[in-house]
Amino acid sequence: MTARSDPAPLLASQDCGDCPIRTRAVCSRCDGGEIATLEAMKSYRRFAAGQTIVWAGDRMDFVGSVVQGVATLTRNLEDGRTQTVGLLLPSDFVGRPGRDLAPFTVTAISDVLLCCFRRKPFEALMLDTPAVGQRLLEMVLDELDAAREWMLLLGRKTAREKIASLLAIFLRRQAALWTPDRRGAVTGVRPGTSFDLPLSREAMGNYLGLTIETVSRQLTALRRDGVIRIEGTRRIIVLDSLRLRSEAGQDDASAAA
Amino acid sequence: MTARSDPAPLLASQDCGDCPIRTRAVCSRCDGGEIATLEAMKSYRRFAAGQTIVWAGDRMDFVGSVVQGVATLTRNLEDGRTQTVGLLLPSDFVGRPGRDLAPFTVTAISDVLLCCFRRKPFEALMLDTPAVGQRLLEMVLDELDAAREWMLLLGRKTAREKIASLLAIFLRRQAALWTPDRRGAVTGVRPGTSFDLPLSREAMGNYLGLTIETVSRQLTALRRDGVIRIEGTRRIIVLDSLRLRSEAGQDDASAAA
DNA sequence: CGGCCCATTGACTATGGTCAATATAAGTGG
DNA sequence: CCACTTATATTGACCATAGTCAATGGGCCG
Repeated sequence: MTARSDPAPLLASQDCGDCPIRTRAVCSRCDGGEIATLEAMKSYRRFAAGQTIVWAGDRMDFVGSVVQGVATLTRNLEDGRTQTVGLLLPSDFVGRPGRDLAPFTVTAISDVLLCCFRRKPFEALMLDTPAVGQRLLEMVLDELDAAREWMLLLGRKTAREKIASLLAIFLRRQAALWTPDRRGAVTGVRPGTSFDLPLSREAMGNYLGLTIETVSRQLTALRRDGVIRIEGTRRIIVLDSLRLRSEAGQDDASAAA
Repeated sequence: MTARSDPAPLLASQDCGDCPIRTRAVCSRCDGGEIATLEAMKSYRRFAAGQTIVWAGDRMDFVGSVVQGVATLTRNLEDGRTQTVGLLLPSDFVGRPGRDLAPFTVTAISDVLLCCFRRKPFEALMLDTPAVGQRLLEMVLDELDAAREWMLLLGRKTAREKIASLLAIFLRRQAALWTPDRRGAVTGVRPGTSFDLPLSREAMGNYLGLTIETVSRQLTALRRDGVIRIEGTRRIIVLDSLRLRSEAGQDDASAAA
């Protein structure tokens, strides 16, 4: 929670044409003219790892897209228990048109760069730029499905299944970054079989509804059982990805697919 | 799970003007002309309590609104563990434009009446009827917030807090049905202090991530402690609604508000 | 009346939480 | 650069909460 010196992320160019999330963010359906309008409205905001971007219950007068970095959406009980209800990755949308109080706390867990719009003008723009609303609907529907999928994990999976599920998700995300033609280009570990955890043990616990001790013990157990190897505290090498996925407790819809 | 004889719900009129969910459903923003278009496309489908409306993973070629009755959205693990990820109440939207496989199983838990549209024509209509997409976005954003709120319950609340939270929600919903001028019109129990559970113990357990035994025990405990009274198996009389809400484990955003 | 379904209750167990000690990184300042 | 402080992670011992298994009770329908 210690806010470190200064946020690092920088963009080589502030031109929307060069934007790394141009094809997936809320603006991805916009044509040239629409992008020009957005470009005139946008402003970048940077947050250092550990910084809170918005507090649950606070007034929120902007919306925006995560350009770089990772943030968490969390909610707390009065006595301090914390549940992470979502991860915000590059291209994810922050904030809610049509509501001025933030329902969840948003915290940067790595240095984060946001592409922001003041909320009121953005809401006005949505009315005559259907491309934005359409894309946002699509994104929100995906997030809703993901949230509900996560409810299955929180409500019904064991600690070991929760950990395996989380690792499987990071593994899949990592694998997706490897395009086929680059396979085999690294030495030692096969590509798509290792990754760095973007979350601390505490953050993992908050996301999975577990304590840090249980997170630690289950990681150790998966290591002892030969499913993974752990280097330092953040690097995970998956030795048996098939096993990992079966340990995650397949739901039957995915199994059928 | 036994499908009973025949679905009961009937509408006095099939005219959209008389529709009980006209002001809250996905069509609520539509003007006369748009409603006429929808009216030409719609068809009603009825489901008896216990019937499955769609199976997770199945192709889904329609979307629609719940007009009457209650349905659950659920997801299963291979070994049969079940998690309910949402309740569908009148005016809620079923199905997802732009996706043809249903991610969750939808089951009628009372007799249900759906106002349906074939998916493809509905998707086409959304493109030139912004009112529908705008309203749908608003509804989906609300559902996303509700799902995330539920994640806090599933991940971090104790069994007692889970039960108290569920009862508090039903109580609030019930209280909302009482308009101020009708207060005091019933005898015995004060209005807004009692309600019928729309869910069986099993369905409650599936929604809260608990077993039916734990649900039963916690209800008994709340009764013993004088927070509620239970009549038969479905009727709950809340004796101390303040206590009930505090037992639910307030989250700090709500506490602040 | 008998059977079935649903709910309740009890006894026992197991999973994961709590508390505490130790280890390991990772900053901080002399 | 090293001692010191502070965060973060691991491990152990113990305990509490909720799950499992099983028996019993109650309502409803044929």
